[in-house]
Amino acid sequence: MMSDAPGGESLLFLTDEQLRQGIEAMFFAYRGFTADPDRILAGMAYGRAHHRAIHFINRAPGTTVNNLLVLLGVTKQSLNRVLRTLVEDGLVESKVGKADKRERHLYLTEGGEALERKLSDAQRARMRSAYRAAGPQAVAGFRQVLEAMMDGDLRRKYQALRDSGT
Amino acid sequence: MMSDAPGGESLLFLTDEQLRQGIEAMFFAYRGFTADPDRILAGMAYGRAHHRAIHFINRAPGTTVNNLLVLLGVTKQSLNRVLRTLVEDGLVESKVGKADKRERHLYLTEGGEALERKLSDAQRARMRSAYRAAGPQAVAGFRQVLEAMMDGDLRRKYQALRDSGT
DNA sequence: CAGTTTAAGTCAGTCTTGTTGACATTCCAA
DNA sequence: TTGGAATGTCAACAAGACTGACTTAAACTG
Repeated sequence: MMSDAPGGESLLFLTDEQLRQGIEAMFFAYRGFTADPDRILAGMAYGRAHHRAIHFINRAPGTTVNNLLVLLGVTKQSLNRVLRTLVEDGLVESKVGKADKRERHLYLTEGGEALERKLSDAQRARMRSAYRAAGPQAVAGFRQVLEAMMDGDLRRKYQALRDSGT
Repeated sequence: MMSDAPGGESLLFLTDEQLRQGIEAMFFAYRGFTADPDRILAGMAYGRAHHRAIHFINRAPGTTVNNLLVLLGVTKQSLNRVLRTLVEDGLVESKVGKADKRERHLYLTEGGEALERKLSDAQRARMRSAYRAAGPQAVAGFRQVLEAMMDGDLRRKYQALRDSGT
């Protein structure tokens, strides 16, 4: 059919057609990825933005507003709208920093943790079934490609978060 | 460290921690995935929705509005706004159906194809470098996990599109 | 200590992209 | 032939992102 790369190793996985399929797979998979939490949140007055905030506050309790908005990649005005409703509704607590009183440290309340669990249980269930269907070797490849797809500074943030995990 | 699954095969890749890392990898990678086209479109009066429409019209020339909105997973009203601007700007042509005059068949003009190429070149370049960095086996795993993550009907649409490709 | 920088929050306005609801046109089947 | 279903369009609205300008409080620095 087509010619292999010079050097012997097949580079067929780098054809434009393969890349296009990967792009479309990414598009459709992301829809599935967010579908369950979106469904849960649709009932409440919350959206995907609230989910993201709750997720990362849970991951890094005590994080500051500035940390969070850099991680999320949004402006403070955008994050603030979301955070304000979460604090008003008693899902997130905002504590003035001890060392630096300008900073606000963010924590989930019990209610916030309950919602976090509900959302992440649904998302993990889908992830688990996908992982199980594909098998450990496929999962390792999945993670490798995703990491290579990140921008440099995002990758660093991701890795820092990941390595703090366990 | 931790106990393996009963039956011998390690199921360590299914721990909540592994799943959580996968979820976050998906989040950060999707940001990278869309970053280049977003940057290109930011200058023009277009956004990600225009990119998606252009991408799939290019993939399936002559597709109807209804086909397209099912594929994209948005309402016809939402798609229509995007299509209207693309038609007005001469990037997309909308032809009344011959057999069924209710239908509109969509095609990229030369200008539309030029923009499509510009956007997909950028996105493919990132994809290619990620694929190359991870290697063919990782890419196969990546694709497997993504497919397993899709909802059933999305997976069917994706596969139909993929199999029509080459 | 005075002046500057930093962290956070607010107000106002805009843009993109999703949503519903109402409507016109066309097709098809009872 | 008439009434329903399908396709697409128009209008209005909401969520969530953005920029820009500003305030407050605290920290840092020369």
